Amino acid sequence: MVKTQKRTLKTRAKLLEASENIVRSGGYENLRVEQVVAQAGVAKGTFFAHFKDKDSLMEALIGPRLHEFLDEIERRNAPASVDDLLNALRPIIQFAMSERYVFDVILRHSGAAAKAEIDPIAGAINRMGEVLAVWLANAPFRKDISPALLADGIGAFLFQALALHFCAIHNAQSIDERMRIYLNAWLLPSN
Amino acid sequence: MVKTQKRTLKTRAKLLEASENIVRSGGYENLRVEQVVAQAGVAKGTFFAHFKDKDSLMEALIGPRLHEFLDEIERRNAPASVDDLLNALRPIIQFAMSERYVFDVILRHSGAAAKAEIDPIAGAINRMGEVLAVWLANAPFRKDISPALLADGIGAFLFQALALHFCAIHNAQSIDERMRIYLNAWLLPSN
DNA sequence: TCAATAAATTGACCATGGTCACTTTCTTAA
DNA sequence: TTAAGAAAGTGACCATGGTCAATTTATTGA
Repeated sequence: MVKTQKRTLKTRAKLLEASENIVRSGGYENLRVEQVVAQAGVAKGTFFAHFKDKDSLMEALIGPRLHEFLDEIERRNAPASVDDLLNALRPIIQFAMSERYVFDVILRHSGAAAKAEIDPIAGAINRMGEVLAVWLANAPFRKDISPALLADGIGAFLFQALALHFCAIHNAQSIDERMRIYLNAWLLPSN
Repeated sequence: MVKTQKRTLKTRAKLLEASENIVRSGGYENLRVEQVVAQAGVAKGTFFAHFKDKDSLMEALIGPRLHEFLDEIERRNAPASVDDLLNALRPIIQFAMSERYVFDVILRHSGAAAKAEIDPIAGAINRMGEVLAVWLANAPFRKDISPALLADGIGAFLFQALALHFCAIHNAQSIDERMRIYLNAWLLPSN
């Protein structure tokens, strides 16, 4: 067993930097592995020695973004209302909405949440559950179910609203309005 | 403008039949376009004259299956309980669970539900909303929100439960048990 | 300092979905 | 019946993600 060479870290950094540049100019959707390795000045094989596949690079790019949003949420006080909650979630919603491809990547990984090898996106979604659960314990919402279950539901409705956002007809209704309806029904049932 | 030639229908039928054979023996995941055209005895270009892309073939294969399940649900009486509802949904759940790839395809199209050009999967998901809505109007569940919204939520939790199914850790809990918890909380809040 | 070994890198090559200019087959109107 | 035009079909070719045997570079123990 030999320690990781600093060369490795350098190469990985080059790959990530090139990727970020490409995303900055053309979005996630238009990133090509060939372009990344060209800009990073390494061979294609090197890319796949650092990332299992292209999706794995996406994890490394998108995961940290999601974690930043969660950091921000964690700093807030418990939400006092559905609108308050919605405001807190808005950065995540905006980001996931920014490109269909981004939403697809997040979706693809959401199922992997909590699998053995934690990838950054799955980890973020998992963490969202935890952050929200802690947070909801002190919120003025229904108390007949656990905060963890409340959080699960919020996640489910978030994906639902985003999925419906990316379609023509349903688009008439804004994602914001849709989320408000979902969350009111989920968090404040008046049965 | 000239009417569709019967040759066209024949070719499409050959492509679908070959596809179904391949799926039968190796599952959806292992279907290759090259194999389909080889078995159907047509050129590759012909495939893409009939189907926009591979995903579009998947729509044509998976969509009808979903519609069959919905036909069956439609024939049932309104559910008398969450378990009853769950029993009705089970064939869909089983099918969506059968292969990760199948779930991915459905997921990918769910966002397209109700878009202008109705594809069979999106159409099915849309129809699921309608079928459930009609159905839920006569069910003994909460009445503070519309049947359509109830149905939306069921869809959201269905995807959530399926997504979590495809991961190692959460797998301990069966999708059935998970759905029961979700549906109880959604349909019968006791706040 | 020098093998020996392990880690990192390379790039030719492959797999597979998708395109398109060209050919073949069909339909229609006179 | 036939010529013109439209629809259907063809297969060589491309784009892009991914593999792997061979090579280079680093580390380690003597």
